[in-house]
Amino acid sequence: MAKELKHVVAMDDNYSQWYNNLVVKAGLAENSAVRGCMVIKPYGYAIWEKMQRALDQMFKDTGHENAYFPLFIPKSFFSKEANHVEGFAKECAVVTHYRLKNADNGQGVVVDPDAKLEEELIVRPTSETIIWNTYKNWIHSYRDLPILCNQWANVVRWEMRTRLFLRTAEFLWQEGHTAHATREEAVAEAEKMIGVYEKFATEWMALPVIVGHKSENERFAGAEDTLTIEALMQDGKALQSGTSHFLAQNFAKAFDVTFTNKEGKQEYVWATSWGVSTRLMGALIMAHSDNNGLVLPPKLAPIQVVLIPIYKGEEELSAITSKLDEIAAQLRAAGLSVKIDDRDNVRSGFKFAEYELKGVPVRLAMGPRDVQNGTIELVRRDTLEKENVPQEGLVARVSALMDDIQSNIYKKALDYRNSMITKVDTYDEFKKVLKEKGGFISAHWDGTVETEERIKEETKATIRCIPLDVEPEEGKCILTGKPSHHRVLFAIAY
RNA sequence: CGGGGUGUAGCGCAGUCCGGUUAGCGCAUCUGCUUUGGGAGCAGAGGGCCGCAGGUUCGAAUCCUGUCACCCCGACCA
Repeated sequence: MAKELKHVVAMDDNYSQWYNNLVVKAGLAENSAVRGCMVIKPYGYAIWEKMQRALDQMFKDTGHENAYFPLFIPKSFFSKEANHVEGFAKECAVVTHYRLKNADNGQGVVVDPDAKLEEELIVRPTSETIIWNTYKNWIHSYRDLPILCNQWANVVRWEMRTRLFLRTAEFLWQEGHTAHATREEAVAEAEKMIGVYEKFATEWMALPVIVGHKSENERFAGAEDTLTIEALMQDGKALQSGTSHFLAQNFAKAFDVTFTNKEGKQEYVWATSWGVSTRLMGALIMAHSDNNGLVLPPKLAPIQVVLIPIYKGEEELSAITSKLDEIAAQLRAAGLSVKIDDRDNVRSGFKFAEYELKGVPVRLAMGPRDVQNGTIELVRRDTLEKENVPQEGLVARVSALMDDIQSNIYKKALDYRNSMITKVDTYDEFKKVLKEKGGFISAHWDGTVETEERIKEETKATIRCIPLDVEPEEGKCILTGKPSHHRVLFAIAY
């Protein structure tokens, strides 16, 4: 086990400490001087950038364009959609003044009471209100529709308790906001985008997710329907990893956004919004990592292959590095991101441990023996299997290994996830599984808010989703015994 | 906002109960030598308003009062 992590906590010992420690030690992020806010370090940001790029391309492939809307939202905009305010009111940062002045006692600065804003500004916790206030001016006719915009931004939600990547006071995300002429088109858009998220999670993050509808309780404030992708972490807790909302005409009505249809009649516009955040980083870390550190899927790894020389003295070093340079050039030509670590102030063993901590998918080490034999040592991060392979054909081998690792860690996560879905038919069983095993629990529910809330109060478990592919099945609610027509998925969530 | 805890070197900590040499240890840093196929060894060096402000005392990291900050557990939440 990595020395950096050794004196701390193993995954099975205290999962959240293990997670926090890993994030810091692997150089992804750390807590900042500002309470609840996070500094994303270069290595962590490099992963986020890869995610951004892939997602952005997927949005463009589905016809979306990027735009940018203001950070500040006038307070009055907020109160226009009743459910929306209620959902966010308790966690908003509010700007009340626009100027500081020197303190009277000469010590530091104070807020200038004369510089009070007429109307307070809210730092966006999400942008529906400012965007729909803008869309009002953009939309007049059915010919102006649809509008398919996305913005990459930061938002602020003043959370009481925060955790690196999973919940921070400020976080980075993208939010798509679309406007449509018909209900059908908007519903289809919301479904399409949750599909994009599912594809991204599966293909890029190697993260299996369950797609489904949120229950009324868990729905986005102001939505008529919320679609979600739910992932399972290695401690058996669920993580909501992305959402796509069908907003019906709620925001159009709140901001009076209408258009003239082909028949010349005024109609309210239909809307969707959808987003994923830096929380995905948390999902990525928690889904695949082990006690040696991160395990990154090759598609998102900032460094895909690291080359390490093993040597005694200058002479060997120069012989080996020139060989490594050659190999690195070939790997780069094949489109791989490669790093040669020729630092001479740390030994090779230290480097091995360090790149395991950082989750680099493939490590190649070359020493004098290899130079002589025309071989190289190859270690894959996901299994830590070590083999000596010929230098000849190395590029093809490593390229193939990238795909192999990508699919292997997906399969591993999928097998685990599937083994953690348990069907139960009684409340006692439900509580027992929740306590002893965790994971998703598939159970019957009578469909009422009251039942869900009581289960939450008594067990902390919530309905994560009603899966899209749920099969009709007659049964009885585990709590009330009332009739139910299909199962839903419960879990304790982050 | 309730309950608990912690502030001592860049990081992690001991010392505080019971006041008393020059405030100590590990990691990291720097220098030198020896090492180098899984987190090197030895020798030496640098680095501190002991969170901050008062007070008690001949004497305070240690006792008292106040204050600030952070962490953990709850309620809230992508």
